[in-house]
Amino acid sequence: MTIPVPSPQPPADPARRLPKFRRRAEARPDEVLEAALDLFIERGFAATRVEDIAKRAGLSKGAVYLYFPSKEAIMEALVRRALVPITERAAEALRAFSGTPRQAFEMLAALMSARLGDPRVVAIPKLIIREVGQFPDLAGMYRREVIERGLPLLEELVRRGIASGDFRSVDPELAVRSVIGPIAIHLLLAEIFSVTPAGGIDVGRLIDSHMDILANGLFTEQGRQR
Amino acid sequence: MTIPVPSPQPPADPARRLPKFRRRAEARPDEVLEAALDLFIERGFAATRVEDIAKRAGLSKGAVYLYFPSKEAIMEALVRRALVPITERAAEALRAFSGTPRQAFEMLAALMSARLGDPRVVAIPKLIIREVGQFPDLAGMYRREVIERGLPLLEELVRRGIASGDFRSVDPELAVRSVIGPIAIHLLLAEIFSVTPAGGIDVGRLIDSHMDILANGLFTEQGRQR
Amino acid sequence: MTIPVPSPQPPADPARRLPKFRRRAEARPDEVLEAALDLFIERGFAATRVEDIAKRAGLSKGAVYLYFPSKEAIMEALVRRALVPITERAAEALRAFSGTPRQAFEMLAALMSARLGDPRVVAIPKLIIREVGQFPDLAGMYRREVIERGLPLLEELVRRGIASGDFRSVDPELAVRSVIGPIAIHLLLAEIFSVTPAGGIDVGRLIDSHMDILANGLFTEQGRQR
Amino acid sequence: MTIPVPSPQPPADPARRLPKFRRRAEARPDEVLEAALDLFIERGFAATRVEDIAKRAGLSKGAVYLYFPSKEAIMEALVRRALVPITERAAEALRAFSGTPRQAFEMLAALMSARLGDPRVVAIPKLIIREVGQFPDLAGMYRREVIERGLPLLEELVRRGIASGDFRSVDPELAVRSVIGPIAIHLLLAEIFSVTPAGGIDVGRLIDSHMDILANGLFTEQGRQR
DNA sequence: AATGAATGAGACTTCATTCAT
DNA sequence: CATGAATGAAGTCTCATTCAT
Repeated sequence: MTIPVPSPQPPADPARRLPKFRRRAEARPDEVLEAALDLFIERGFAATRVEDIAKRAGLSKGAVYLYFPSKEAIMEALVRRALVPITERAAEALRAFSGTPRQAFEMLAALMSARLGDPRVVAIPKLIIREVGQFPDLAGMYRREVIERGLPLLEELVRRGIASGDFRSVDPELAVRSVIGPIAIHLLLAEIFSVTPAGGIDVGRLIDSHMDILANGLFTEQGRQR
Repeated sequence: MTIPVPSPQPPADPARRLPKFRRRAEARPDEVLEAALDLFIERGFAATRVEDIAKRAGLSKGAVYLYFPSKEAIMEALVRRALVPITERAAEALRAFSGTPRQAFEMLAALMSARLGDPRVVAIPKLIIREVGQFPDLAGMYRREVIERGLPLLEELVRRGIASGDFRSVDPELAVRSVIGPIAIHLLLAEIFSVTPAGGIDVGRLIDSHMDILANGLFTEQGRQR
Repeated sequence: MTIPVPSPQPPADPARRLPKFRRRAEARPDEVLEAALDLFIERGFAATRVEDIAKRAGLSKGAVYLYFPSKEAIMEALVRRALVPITERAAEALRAFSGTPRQAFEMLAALMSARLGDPRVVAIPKLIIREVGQFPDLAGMYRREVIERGLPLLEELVRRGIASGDFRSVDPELAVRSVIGPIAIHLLLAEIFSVTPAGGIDVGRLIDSHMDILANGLFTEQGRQR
Repeated sequence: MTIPVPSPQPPADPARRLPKFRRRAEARPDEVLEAALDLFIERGFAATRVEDIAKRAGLSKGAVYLYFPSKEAIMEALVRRALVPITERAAEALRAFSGTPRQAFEMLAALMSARLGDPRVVAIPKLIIREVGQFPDLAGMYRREVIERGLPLLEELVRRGIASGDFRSVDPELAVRSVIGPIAIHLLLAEIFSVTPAGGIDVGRLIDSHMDILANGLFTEQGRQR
């Protein structure tokens, strides 16, 4: 009859008594990356000690180096691992989609809303934003893999909308910023500065409001006139 | 015949002679802050050495400690110094303003466009975004001084617009995000990931496009319908 | 008439079958020592990792510790193993020898020439020279077992030569240095600094030249006179 | 009026009480090199901690890095510093010399005897012999600067002696080994294995004995005959 | 006021050794 | 017997901070 250990430290496996050596790696690298992500986000890359990562991943300082040759390599692996899925899903979803531009927008918004709700997903760009100076490669990588793939996707959507007569004739590159900007700032305010609307960070509400404005404009006839 | 100002350092105070040879400068602390800002932006807080700051400010490592008790204190002073002016000007401008909401928006947009064109101004929030983890105080300070003053200003503007019948009846808190988000993301993409529209980071063009969308919506009648 | 040099490796035990396929080899410790010797010579004791030794010996890191309790123990075993044979053979050869001192010298020179041609033999003193600081015991052991046995052997030879009227009346201790010094420096220059005479490291030639000088002196009658 | 500094250790200046910061560098790098030389010789490069060097040089770990960028750099500086003088003096002395080859030998022997009496001079080649594996560059440097300059000097001397009829017709390259070998082995035995002749390491005596053998040979007429 | 030599805590990384499998 | 994942002590190097000059 053992007392359950509620802490994230070694999972109190009741069948084994204090296994000093845990054996079995396999999932280890990923555990390290998870731990590192947490800490990099929390304190930044430089202020995170390898030992902290190790401790949170439930292994020893030295063991981390069995999986990654350096602290920087952890950072890189972290970003690299998160790279593909992000855009890939949106691209697939969009490719498979057949509906009006408005519906496409709503679908994408819902998709992003879901994705961005996951703290571990937003964490990556947040981390990159933070450490661009130290890791220009990573910023470049993210730009190439995520941004420069994602933006054209949306631009193309705008172009198709214009062609189909659903959208007014706007500059697609700039319009895209009007579409995604509000969502981004909404998250930025919440994540970084803990500033949320009275109702909380409900991204769904923000998206509804934003789609409404995109559809109807902010201005009334009168406001537009004068 | 104007004297060329070769350095980005404090604009030559006309009241003081010997602008080049000034030993004994009571502007020293500011020079340190300028240097620190440059470097913090460039490499982040942790990766910037006090000696680098000193060198760029043109004095010795030890001298920095005559003005600031620690490296952290430099960071704090940096942010504190940048705090007041940002919102203050907007608030004043808005207070003194009497015109339609649309004109108010355009005026504010122009103002921000000018302000945000200055790299040393955008630098501060960028820096804070980066170092929140290390300096929660600063994030809090920035939130209180800048964000929680700035947002209500805009929200109030939206409310007044709704009251006057110029704006449709939207949620002011959320609408505000639709208003400022595109500008923010435009800058973020450019500053962090070097991603700019084909025409460059011309904030003016972005604002025009965005105001157009705010006024008329993105959708045509047809797009709105289906 | 050359002396056949069998093999420096442990003389193949004729009692054991399957000399190639032996898994489960009780020769394991020796394989470890061989591997260690290679690496210690190549990189020095400190810079050689136990894992490297294991890898070269064809077993796992952990297995090394089945045979030796520590890295230092490997070093010790290494030297100890090499200790006896070196002088022993020379002593035996000398004991069994009956000829003029000159012939004795030539015989010994041939013997040493053969022995020192084996890299694994020279390796030991080289290694000790390198690591005396770390392992004073080993240096002492080598001194007692090899040097303090070998030198007196040669000194005795000189003494006998003097007594028999074959050698001039010289200080045996110092004369011995004149006898072995050239061979030693020849090897040292070649092994450590890759400096060899135009004809290569042919130890035989060096010995011929050296014996000639020992016999006839370097100087001519004239050179001796003035 | 300078105060002579007798010891390399912190000069116990009674007039000053524990100056935590010693100020005044200038001689520091050399003090570090001296300390490092001692320790490298004593324990080898790898087993010497930078902190040990610092302590012996009378300063802090960090201060060492004010003068040398890495531990390896200390090793390099050490050898480099010792490089030039060694051969230079011999070359000069020889160039300025006009006498018989025998006198030249005696002069050189006296010179080397004096030089090699200084432990800090022998220390360098000893150190290199030890660490060749780790620092092939240094071995190469020593070879180029010292050995490949020194040996030809002696070879030339032998050639001149042969030409003048003072030396017998020997192979200069090999003869040179017969000349310097005994001195080298004498030092090696003493320094590394603490093996000295009954009379101690008196290099002078060794040289006398060796010159005698070089002049007259080891063998008597009888010994030569049979 | 200013300098920069000096300090020393602390971080990354390596590797001998252990031990569950 | 054998393996190799895991540990943790120890070493190199950095850099914020101090202080004699």
